[in-house]
Amino acid sequence: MSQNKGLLSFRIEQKIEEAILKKQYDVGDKLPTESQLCEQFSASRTVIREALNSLKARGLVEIKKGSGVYVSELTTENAIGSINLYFELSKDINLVDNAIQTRLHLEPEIASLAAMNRKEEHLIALSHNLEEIIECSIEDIERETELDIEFHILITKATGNPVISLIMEPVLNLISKYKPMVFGKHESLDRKKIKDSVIKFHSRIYEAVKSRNSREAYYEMREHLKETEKNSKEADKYR
Amino acid sequence: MSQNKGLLSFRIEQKIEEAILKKQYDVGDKLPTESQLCEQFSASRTVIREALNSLKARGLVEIKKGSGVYVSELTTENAIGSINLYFELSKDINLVDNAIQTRLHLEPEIASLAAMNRKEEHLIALSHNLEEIIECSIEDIERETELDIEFHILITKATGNPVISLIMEPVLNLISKYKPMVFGKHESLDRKKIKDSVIKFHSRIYEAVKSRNSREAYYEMREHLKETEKNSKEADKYR
DNA sequence: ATGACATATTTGTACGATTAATATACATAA
DNA sequence: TTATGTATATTAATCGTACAAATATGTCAT
Repeated sequence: MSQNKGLLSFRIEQKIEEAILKKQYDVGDKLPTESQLCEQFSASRTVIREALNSLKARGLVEIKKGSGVYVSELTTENAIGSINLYFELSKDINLVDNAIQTRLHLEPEIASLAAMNRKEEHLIALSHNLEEIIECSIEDIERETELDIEFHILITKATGNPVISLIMEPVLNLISKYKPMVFGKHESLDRKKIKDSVIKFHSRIYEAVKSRNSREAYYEMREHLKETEKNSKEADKYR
Repeated sequence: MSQNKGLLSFRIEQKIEEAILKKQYDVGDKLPTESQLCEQFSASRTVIREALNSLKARGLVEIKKGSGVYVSELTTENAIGSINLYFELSKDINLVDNAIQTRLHLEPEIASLAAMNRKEEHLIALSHNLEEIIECSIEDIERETELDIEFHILITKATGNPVISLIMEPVLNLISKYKPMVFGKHESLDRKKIKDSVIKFHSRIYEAVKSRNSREAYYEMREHLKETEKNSKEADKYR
């Protein structure tokens, strides 16, 4: 019928996406049924389903069997999922270094902001995290890594600025890519030293945030990340 | 056959994704044909195609008609596409403010890094951008916005740290969400004032980066963004 | 070895049929 | 009236077949 560039299903996908972007359909709204969309776009159900499937894969719509297709709010998981995957699949050997440098230069200011804006709920979450990492077995590197990441994510959340949390989370998730590497290069005695250092700095940062001392939060975070950088470089030597 | 939770196509999608994550298939590799995957997973071609289609929508594979399905490298566009969409669809009335605050607190340090690490190529791109925004018509708000965003993206690239560029780009793209709003609230005379201010600060930042003066780059970026924040708040008053 | 052509392979689109989950309307009971 | 259960209709999920269109492969002549 129409002269085309690209796949039919893709063109239809874009048209539906455009309608959503233009608020022609709002969050929660039900899209026309597959059969109706077939008529609307003069296409087979196959291509309509492929278009809807793509939108679903990207988190724009939710499809309920027996009910219909609904516009869904993009979740933060969806938003940062792609960037996490991008880092995960990246073969850039400098990725870890770049992530550490990014943290070293941006996180102190974030800690400073956290000290200014934190609420009671953030302190509760942070102190709970501290307890957990202290109690965490020295052998359970995976769990310790999780808690380490969580601590720093909690700090971003304490800023009260969701944009900061959103963009920093993928960078912080990369900790799981180098922390086990660092630990793997050290004997258990050294691992204990490193863990103690982490706990020491996390505690200091927590105290600074609690007492709304933004200068100190900045300073301790910076020292913490310098230490992280040092340990990473140490591990690099033996690579 | 198998007791299931969730959709068959989704389960297969995850299995294929897992295989890619585990480097069972590397970038560029050809996946089995649809028919082969049908046998492998004992499923109809329909569900196999839906699984592949989802992976394609997320940028993990490329499908070539008549040829096959290939593992593709995730592009940066793909990585930040979801987060851009997330911001685009966000109804958070504070989103713009949060983005400006994020820039105000993070970009000065980024400018400082740019001054330290910039290469000749970055200076060329930056000066070209400056020329263009100077020559840009005062009426062409859309173009000016594009160039404004580009300037700040170029600064992030001058840091030499792709992680910083990646996470800042979605935040910078939000400029297109508030700059026209700011301009819309001002008479053309004021618009000229704002544009002159932008050019003034961009020039100063450029000079600081060029002369590797990181302290000055930090300072001028901060002043620039304070101005941005002020203008945004002005526009807010009349909202 | 190279290029043209015929053939095979592979994905794109279409249609029809059946299954399973959900929504709706209605009848029934408290 | 309200609540609950049931029958019915709607809708998406899966399957299978068929053909079209783009690509890849092999053959043959030069």
